[in-house]
Amino acid sequence: MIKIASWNINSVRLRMPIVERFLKEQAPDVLSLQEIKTVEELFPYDAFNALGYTHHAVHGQKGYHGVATVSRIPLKEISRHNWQDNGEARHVGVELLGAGQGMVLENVYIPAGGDIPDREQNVKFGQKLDFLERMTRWADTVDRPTMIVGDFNIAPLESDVWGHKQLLKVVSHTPLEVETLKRFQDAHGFVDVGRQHIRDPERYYSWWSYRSKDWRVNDRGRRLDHMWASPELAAATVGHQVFEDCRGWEKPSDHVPLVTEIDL
DNA sequence: ATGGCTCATGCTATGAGA
Repeated sequence: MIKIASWNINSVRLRMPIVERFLKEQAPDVLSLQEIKTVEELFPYDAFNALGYTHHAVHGQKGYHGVATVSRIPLKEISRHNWQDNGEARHVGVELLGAGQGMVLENVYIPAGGDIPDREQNVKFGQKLDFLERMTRWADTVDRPTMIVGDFNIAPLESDVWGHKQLLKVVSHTPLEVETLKRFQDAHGFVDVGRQHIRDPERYYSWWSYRSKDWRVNDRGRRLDHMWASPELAAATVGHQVFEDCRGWEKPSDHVPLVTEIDL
């Protein structure tokens, strides 16, 4: 059994107290983080080592973005895809050497895409779509059991957002983004493990804006974070949880962690 | 109610997030 977690942490250095609490309480074998917002030299390696997470693959950047995967089981970094095509640190891929016959874990932070859902008026929206197109070409070449996790910045289903009609023209839930994400999914046949276990139309969110006065009462959430897997790997998953309580912890991230358990 | 807040940088304001 292997337990894998994914969390957009919105500054790993500021968030170490709640990361440590989560690791102690849930004890995943592997944790993929997005938006670490630091260079590799300043990553808090010692704090992770002290909790037994002694294997690391860190792709950092000063101030923005950045991803890292830390693990209690051996891993080997195998890739840092430049899907943004401008050098931003938004991906790190590892092979988990201690997981059954071995599996690949891809950790990705897809760009948010700015405000206006039109690539003619908003360069960032075009970059987001282009990022997904590059991911799709990569997915077509995936030929071994792979899990891809992270902040996809797209909530594809109606039950993934607090208000479907209200958000149809809001970046993260536009039909164009949902279609583009679907092409990526179909290029390999990735299974949406979150929705395999928490079935549509059950409410499932992973992000709540900092601007809401009371995120739990207003509950204007979106499912921006995902854990997807190759069909054979998805068939071996035995559990999936979303830890909404972490949104209410001291100095929280605006995203909450997801966990998938796989019987390998 | 597309921003009501929160980050990093470090210019005690600005850009970015989604």
